[in-house]
Amino acid sequence: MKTARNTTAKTAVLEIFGKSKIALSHTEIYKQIEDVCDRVTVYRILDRLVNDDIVHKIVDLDGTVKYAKCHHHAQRVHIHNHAHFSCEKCLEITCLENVKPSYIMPHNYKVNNINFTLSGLCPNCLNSNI
Amino acid sequence: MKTARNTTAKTAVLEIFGKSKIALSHTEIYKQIEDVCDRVTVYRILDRLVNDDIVHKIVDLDGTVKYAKCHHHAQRVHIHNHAHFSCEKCLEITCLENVKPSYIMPHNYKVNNINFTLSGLCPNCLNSNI
DNA sequence: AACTAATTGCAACATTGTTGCGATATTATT
DNA sequence: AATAATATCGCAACAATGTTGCAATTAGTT
Repeated sequence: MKTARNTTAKTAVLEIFGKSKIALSHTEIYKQIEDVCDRVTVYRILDRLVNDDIVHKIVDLDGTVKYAKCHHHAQRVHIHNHAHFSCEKCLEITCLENVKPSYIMPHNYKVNNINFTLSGLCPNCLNSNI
Repeated sequence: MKTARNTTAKTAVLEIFGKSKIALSHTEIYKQIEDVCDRVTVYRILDRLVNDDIVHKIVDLDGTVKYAKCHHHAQRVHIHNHAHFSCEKCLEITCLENVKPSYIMPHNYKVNNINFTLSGLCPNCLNSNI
């Protein structure tokens, strides 16, 4: 089995996630640590973090890919089926950990995963719009 | 105002959509008509079709962008807030026109649009899996 | 300190999408 | 049917994002 290592680059990425309340793109992360490591390294670190369930990957309505830290509740198995909100104005993506959609599927489909993304105006931009 | 024209390329693209029950990517469409027109032309036609509400754009869980013909019900204004199903095996995306999620949002968010994509096994692949 | 394997940097490549501009083709007009 | 106006196209060039191979480096272990 593989034993993950704590490298400078990985620590730097995790620190960024720790500080951010919103989801970040590869580019946004890389910009903050371009003197620490290579562009490719950031891609690889993100891949590993997603694989290790430390970070989850979110695809925006536009197709923009972002990443956010997972919030593990207790020791339970972590499921990513919560909703995400994508603000049309500031372009920030926020996890709505408590919003879970209910829906009725046709027969004969086996649902393994869901992606529920809402877009519009976040509380911040809604206020500044008045 | 602009008056849309019926060009050979546009007709070819529309014909492909007519025949397909699933959502198609730019690449999939272009492969079928690469002797008819340029790659860029396909991009532009898709853009226009989306703008004219003839086709809608779907972003997969992976970030794959696909397009599918809109089904207009009566003369009503067309809304794209239906669900999409993305099969993990055959990678096909199907519109679930009748699946609409219900959910409760926190206050202070203004929701303009939603994207609800489910992934798993489609009826076809579910059967062939037994 | 030496060893092993995870991780990195670099260079090169692939895919997807965009833009500018002169040429072409469609539609409406005469 | 010929003409005019302009929507659309082809091409070339570029940009952004992501991937891969491989040799060099480095973290964690013995």
